[in-house]
Amino acid sequence: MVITAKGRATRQRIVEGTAVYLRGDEPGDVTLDDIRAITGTSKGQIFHYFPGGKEELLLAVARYEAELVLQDQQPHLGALTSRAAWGRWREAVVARYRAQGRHCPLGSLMAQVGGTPGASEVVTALLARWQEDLRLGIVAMREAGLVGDVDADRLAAAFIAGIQGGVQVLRSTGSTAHLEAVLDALLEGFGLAGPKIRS
Amino acid sequence: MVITAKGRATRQRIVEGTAVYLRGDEPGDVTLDDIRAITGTSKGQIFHYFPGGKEELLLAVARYEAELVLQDQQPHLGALTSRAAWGRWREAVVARYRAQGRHCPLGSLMAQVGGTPGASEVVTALLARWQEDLRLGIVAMREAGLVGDVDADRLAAAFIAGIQGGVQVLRSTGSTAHLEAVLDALLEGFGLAGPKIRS
DNA sequence: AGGATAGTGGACCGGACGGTCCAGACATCG
DNA sequence: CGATGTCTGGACCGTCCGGTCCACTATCCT
Repeated sequence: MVITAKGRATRQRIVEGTAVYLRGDEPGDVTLDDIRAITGTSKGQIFHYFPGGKEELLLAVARYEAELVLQDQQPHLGALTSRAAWGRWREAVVARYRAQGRHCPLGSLMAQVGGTPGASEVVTALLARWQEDLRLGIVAMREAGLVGDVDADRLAAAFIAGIQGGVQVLRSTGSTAHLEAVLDALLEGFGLAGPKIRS
Repeated sequence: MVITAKGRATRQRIVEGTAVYLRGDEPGDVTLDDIRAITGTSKGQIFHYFPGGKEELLLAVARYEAELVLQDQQPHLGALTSRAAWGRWREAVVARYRAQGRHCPLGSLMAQVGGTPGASEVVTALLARWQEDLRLGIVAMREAGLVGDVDADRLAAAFIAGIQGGVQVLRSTGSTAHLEAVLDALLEGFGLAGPKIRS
């Protein structure tokens, strides 16, 4: 089976259309008929491009969304070499999730596809890359003498956990307060930003 | 409709049986037939005690599980008045979630019932109580002069976010490393425990 | 005892939804 | 201009599952 340009375009339309739908207000569980309607395709096409069916399709969408998560934090995430840069990154993260609101595309994706093999790998891989970028930033700060001697990997892991939790609370409460609190607490606790928790 | 002792027992059996099932290895989505089989009941009984059907039942189970989350942290959570107490609490939290493993009962409950009215209120209420207990602990430490002048509510919120995220990462990776990292980072960053991140 | 009310069992229904299948349109190339 | 393979549409199927309904049984009260 050779995929032509037209075919690739259709496949892409399916993935992106599904992603857009999942970012919408009332997604709940997506059905193949939903996807068919949104993307202007047919069952035939869906199974043509995703022989594994719904599961394979949603996994593809999850990978697509995971990529966006990291992209949305650039260029800040890639150059965490000063206190100011950490501050801008913090703002970018909060802004991204505030804009996203209660609804987390990757979250509902995982809710639907969570148990299947390969599902948690997608998010694990995302978090690993994210954590590594943070770790590099912490190391850079340490080498520049801007912060003390910390376990960069563990601190990066703490940031990852904090962000995940902040976003999860956001999904329930609709407020970014927790996300901001944990980011500020970690930044401040380790000299990556000025005092906001301590008075 | 008056509920007799026998009725109450049956209702309780349904809730607890469902909770046990959800704590098991391969829950995925529960069906009413699953619940029927596990709890040795019939559809008639389920709808007798939960006229709202599956949704109402799962919400009841969620409330039941939420209660357990707080209970499992006692007596530590109620008396966070010394560095040692914070340390013991940290251990209790990590132990609880390590024992729970990849599987989070409340998590899969929310995955199934997430969109329905009242669902996020259950977890919001849980987190609010949790955060309040932490806040009281921080205030106690501050008043005892054991920590500096911090915004107790924001720091408590940071803990909540961190724990939630740590648990979520645990669900994907099976490791408590992130949970421990964020707890240690926050404890250490604000003088609630000795250095583990800084060296 | 006997009627009323609570509790129980399970057959049954209807809709939703993932997946199959095949016929026809379209493109590409000898 | 056929032939071969890709792309597209949608009818159709089987299953799963939440929910309804009703007959039957235990329990309680007077």
